[in-house]
Amino acid sequence: MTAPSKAFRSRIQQDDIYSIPIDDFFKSAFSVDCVIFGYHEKQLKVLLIERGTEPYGGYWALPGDLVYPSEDLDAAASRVLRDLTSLSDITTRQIHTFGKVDRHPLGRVITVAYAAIVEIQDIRPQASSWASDTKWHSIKRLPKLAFDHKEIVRSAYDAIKEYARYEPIWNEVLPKKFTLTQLQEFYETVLNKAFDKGNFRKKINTMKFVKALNESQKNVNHRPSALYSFDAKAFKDYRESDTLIEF
Amino acid sequence: MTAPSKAFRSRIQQDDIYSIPIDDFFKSAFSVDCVIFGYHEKQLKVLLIERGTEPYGGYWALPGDLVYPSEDLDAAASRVLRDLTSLSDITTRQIHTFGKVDRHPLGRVITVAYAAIVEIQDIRPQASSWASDTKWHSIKRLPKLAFDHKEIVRSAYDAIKEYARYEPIWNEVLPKKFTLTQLQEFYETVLNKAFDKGNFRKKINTMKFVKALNESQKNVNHRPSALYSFDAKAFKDYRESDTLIEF
DNA sequence: AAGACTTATTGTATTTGTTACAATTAGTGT
DNA sequence: ACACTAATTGTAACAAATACAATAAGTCTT
Repeated sequence: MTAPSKAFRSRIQQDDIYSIPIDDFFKSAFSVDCVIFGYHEKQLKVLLIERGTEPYGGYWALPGDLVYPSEDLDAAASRVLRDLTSLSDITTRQIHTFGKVDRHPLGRVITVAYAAIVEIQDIRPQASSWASDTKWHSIKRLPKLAFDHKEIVRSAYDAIKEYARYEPIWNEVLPKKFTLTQLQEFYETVLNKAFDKGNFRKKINTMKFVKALNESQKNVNHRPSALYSFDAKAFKDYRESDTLIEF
Repeated sequence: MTAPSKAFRSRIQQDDIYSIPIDDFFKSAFSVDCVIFGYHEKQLKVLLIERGTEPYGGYWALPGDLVYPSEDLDAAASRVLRDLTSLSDITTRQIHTFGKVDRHPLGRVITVAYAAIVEIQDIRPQASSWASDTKWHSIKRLPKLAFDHKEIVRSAYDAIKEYARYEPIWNEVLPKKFTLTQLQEFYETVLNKAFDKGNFRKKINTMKFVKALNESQKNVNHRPSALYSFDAKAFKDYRESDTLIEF
């Protein structure tokens, strides 16, 4: 990517009523920040890195960094996450863009927030590049965060609660074969809300894409639960139908 | 706003594994694009401008432009809309950010899309700055648009349908005193879906913030309808309760 | 092997919401 | 007074949500 073309420059210089020099438009940058929620045994956490560089050196922050000039935004989210935490293969969704003028102390940087939810035991984040540490923090008690990252986490949490209502986001989190109790605990934790056991499974039974297997738990000291799995094909059919089930 | 500080530059130069010169990060810019939906008599339209400048000169496009270096994103959406269409006092919501590397032919520009819905008769857009014309286009038959604006319109339309389900966005569109038929027509148009008359009003009756007035229509050649209005206080109470009504 | 224990699973009665459609009402226009 | 138009109310069938209770299927203890 080269400097802005002449046509671009001249348009702005010609027409901008405030006569801001063209170069000032190109002194801004954009970043991505990843809000990785981690679920494990009824606990919801968020993955933070310790910043090993200024500004906010030593602070906990979301994994995030500037986007390369010739890098798509979505790709940047994956790359930045990998650079700082060594995590790959995590699919994130765009949540919101934060652009307050003074949100970055060293220049104009707007940031696009991305979010995902994973099972904590499935991944092993490792600090790299300028991250000096990584750690899962309970969503309920966050430390002081760098930049406006607290606001970003809050916004991402609201968004993921919304997604959870109509997307099977548990599919990325629960084991391939899971019990309805595990599924219920997941919903209860993410939505921070209790459900009646009997009614919960009645609702799940209306979802054809949660398929009962002919298997049950082993080695539990109580009645073993039937196992279920996500049926991708049935889910596709469901999505193409017009009946939407929500929580 | 000045050039990026030394600390900022040095961090990147030091740590970036690909050794991209710092200046390249600052050759990008960001813009906002406004998707203004207009409603009038069961018609849903979108406000486009004719571009009087390159690139895409002569094309229809969303009102949008670069964000000033010291301007908040949300403020930029208002300002850009005013600059190009002379419209003020339109509150927009952020929808999504589009950042494909090649989406702008003359440089790296990511754009943050904002949307709103208004009553077409309430406003009078007038082309100014580099916009050579403005026009309401039916949402159903859009011309070829500049950049990736077709995709942005589609995304904003999806978003506004979602908002319509749980936010009283009709409050910005319908007259202060309106009939339930008008309200139903609004929902039917926006959601592109028909409702049963009797059932629709039963649902509305459960919404305490749609308040029946002791007034009715005048000068209609049929039974006059009762008039209703939005009750802001009741809506506030409703929002603070936990029962959400949706369409 | 019987009974205790724990969680899974099914059932049921009540209430609440959805749907489709019919009947009635209150105006204007002839 | 009667036709016309759209507003408004009613109703019966059906579906979904809710609160609980009852039963089932394992392991564990004695």
